[in-house]
Amino acid sequence: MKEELQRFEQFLHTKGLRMTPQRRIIAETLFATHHHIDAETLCDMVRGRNRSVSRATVYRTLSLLVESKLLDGRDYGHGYKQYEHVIGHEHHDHLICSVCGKVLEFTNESVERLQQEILDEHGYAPETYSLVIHGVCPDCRTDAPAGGAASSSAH
Amino acid sequence: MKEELQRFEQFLHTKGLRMTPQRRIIAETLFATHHHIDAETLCDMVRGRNRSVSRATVYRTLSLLVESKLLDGRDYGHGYKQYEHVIGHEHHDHLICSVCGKVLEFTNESVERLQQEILDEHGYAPETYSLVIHGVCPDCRTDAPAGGAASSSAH
DNA sequence: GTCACTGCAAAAGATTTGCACACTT
DNA sequence: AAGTGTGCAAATCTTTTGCAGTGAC
Repeated sequence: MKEELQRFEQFLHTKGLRMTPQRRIIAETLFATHHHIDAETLCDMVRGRNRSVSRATVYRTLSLLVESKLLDGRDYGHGYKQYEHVIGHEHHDHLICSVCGKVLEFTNESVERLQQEILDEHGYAPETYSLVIHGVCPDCRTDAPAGGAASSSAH
Repeated sequence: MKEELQRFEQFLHTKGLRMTPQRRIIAETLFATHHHIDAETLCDMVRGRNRSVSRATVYRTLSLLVESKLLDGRDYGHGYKQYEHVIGHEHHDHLICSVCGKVLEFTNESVERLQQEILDEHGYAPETYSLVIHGVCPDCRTDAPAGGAASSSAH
């Protein structure tokens, strides 16, 4: 997270912007959280540390972090964006339950390769690519109660 | 589209709801459109045919259609949902340009297989699954100006 | 002094909801 | 009559923006 902060500071510097206390608190809070987090929750956490940080600044800083490519924000279908930082996290993909909305991260080498192939095939640069699969998780399934591979890591 | 309308009517019937003129117009318009479409655009199209259909009804009907699984709505990062109908469309995936936001549909057999594997592996039912890849499209790339596979269907 | 940064409150944009009236059965 | 459906306008929710004051260089 030290690295992320430094990169952020560098990014700001490059753009002639400053690392302010507010921006630092927001970035620190974000980089210390290893889950998906939404702006509102982040806001609460940040304001728990320093009451004088406004919602507007949180949103503004989130934009900067996304722009700096240190953060990735996406709406997984809940009606608001969820953010996660990129560095220090192995690239992973998302499996989202259509019923309960739960977001499961997973890694799969074949997918990595395939994504690259597809991007190449269409002439796309792989910048910030990601993969999202929607399905119904074992807990929410009412049909065949999962084949057997499910029981192991099924939360 | 006849089939879709019938299924929708059946769905409504099952839930003790009615197929009203408004719902029919909305569904017809939707099923006749083979692109992604957002609520606002749909609204305009529908109101072009029948001025007395309100925005509220469009949204309410969209919810019903999604609930009936005839329609799929997702936010591809533009801040509003885009809808597409499911039946009669070969399953395809989405490649979204991080810069211009353009949504490109593509089909890839390996992906189909892999998605299934991943779903199985985690015990997820494949209901309404889909795959979304983010990258920078040939038109927006400023680095290597695309290998060559891009020029054909670009734009 | 100049220019970036902030909080506040208002605004914006997409979607939902309360309500009274209309239509179906 | 009972219950669903609708339009309208107001409300909601997330995110953005205008503005006036604050602070760094």
